[in-house]
Amino acid sequence: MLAEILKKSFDQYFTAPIEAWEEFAGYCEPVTFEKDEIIKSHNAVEKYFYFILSGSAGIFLWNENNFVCLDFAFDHSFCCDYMSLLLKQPTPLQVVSLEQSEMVRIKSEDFYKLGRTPVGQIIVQISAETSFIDKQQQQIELLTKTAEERYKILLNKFPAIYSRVAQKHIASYLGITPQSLSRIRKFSK
Amino acid sequence: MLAEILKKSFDQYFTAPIEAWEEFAGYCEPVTFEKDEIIKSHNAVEKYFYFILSGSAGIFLWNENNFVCLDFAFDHSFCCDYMSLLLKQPTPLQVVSLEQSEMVRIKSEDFYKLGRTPVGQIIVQISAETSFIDKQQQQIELLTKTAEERYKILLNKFPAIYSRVAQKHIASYLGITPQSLSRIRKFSK
DNA sequence: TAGATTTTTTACCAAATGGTAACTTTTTTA
DNA sequence: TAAAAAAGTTACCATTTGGTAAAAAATCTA
Repeated sequence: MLAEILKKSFDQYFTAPIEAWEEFAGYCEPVTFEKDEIIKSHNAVEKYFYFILSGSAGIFLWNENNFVCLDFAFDHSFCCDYMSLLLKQPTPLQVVSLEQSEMVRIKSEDFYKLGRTPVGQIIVQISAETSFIDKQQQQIELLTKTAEERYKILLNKFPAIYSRVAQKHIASYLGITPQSLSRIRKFSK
Repeated sequence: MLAEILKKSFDQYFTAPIEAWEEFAGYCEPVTFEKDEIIKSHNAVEKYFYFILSGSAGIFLWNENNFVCLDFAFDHSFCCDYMSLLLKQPTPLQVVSLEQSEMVRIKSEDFYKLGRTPVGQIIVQISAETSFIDKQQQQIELLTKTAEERYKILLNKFPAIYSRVAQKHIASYLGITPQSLSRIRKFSK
């Protein structure tokens, strides 16, 4: 059942055999979070790799008295401090639930273990690859688009984001202050 | 010999057994480029994965009448349009040599093949993971640092970059115009 | 549900960066 | 090596975004 949800969630991006998802699902443990819970603290090591069944989360960096959002994760996507998981080291990144959320998670050791099995390895490999591609796309937007353009791109990518996530988080993700986002929204109709 | 250079170049970041590097090296073909040669065209599919023995290259995006540099690659590092290599699709990215360069390269099919061998898989896996981490670091700098701070960070990371790479490329990498970089350099001592 | 807290909006001015253009310097090419 | 082309610098003003502050709106909490 969970394996099928996983497979369906990612089939549009890549095809891993159902056996791979079954193996992944076999390691999964369900977990729920209220809104604004710290799922992984800054200066801690990431112990889990999450899949969001419902709800959402943000990856934040603490920077000069406020949080900067590096990424949003919504229903049916993976989520964790991936850098910390990979390096097995503490990072300044914090993972926070943005809504009441239902997730499943697998222990980091099990995630590594999965990467060493022929059938599970594709999931681990592809998650690294798609994470890179997503990050490069974010870099391209930061380098070549204005804040207003980036705001419209984000709305287009996640149409419901405005009703689900605080604007101050969206502003930090866009690389601007909440005041600037408010101004952009005002003139951007 | 090449396997040893490869191993030494990456030992500080991760340890793949010498057998993995020998397998990698076994696929390698030497190739040289003059300055400003197009190594991989935009709208083309990446056919190779490169390792730079000497020289340098940039990954560029064509955007509104000029090139934006997404990344620099110098001696003893990998280099290619990784997104295109992974997706096996054309991208708007272009790889260009920035100096006369000596490289080795392996065919994309051989890179995929390497990823399916137990010993070579670690190289493919780690290259995806470090690419993600590097990109996330770039995102953090774009979101939380001023152009002047990013310029100093870049100089610190690649002290020789100023003498090896055109300032217009550095400016585009920092997300500013060449005029702004010139101004920053003037007041930044 | 009232009060407290947080978030969002608005306004003002300051600072950073962009765009255009002219000039200087460096590099390339004939 | 001289001319041409490209890159870098400087100056000017315009535009975007930041910082501060205060008010309005929304949310949380007792």
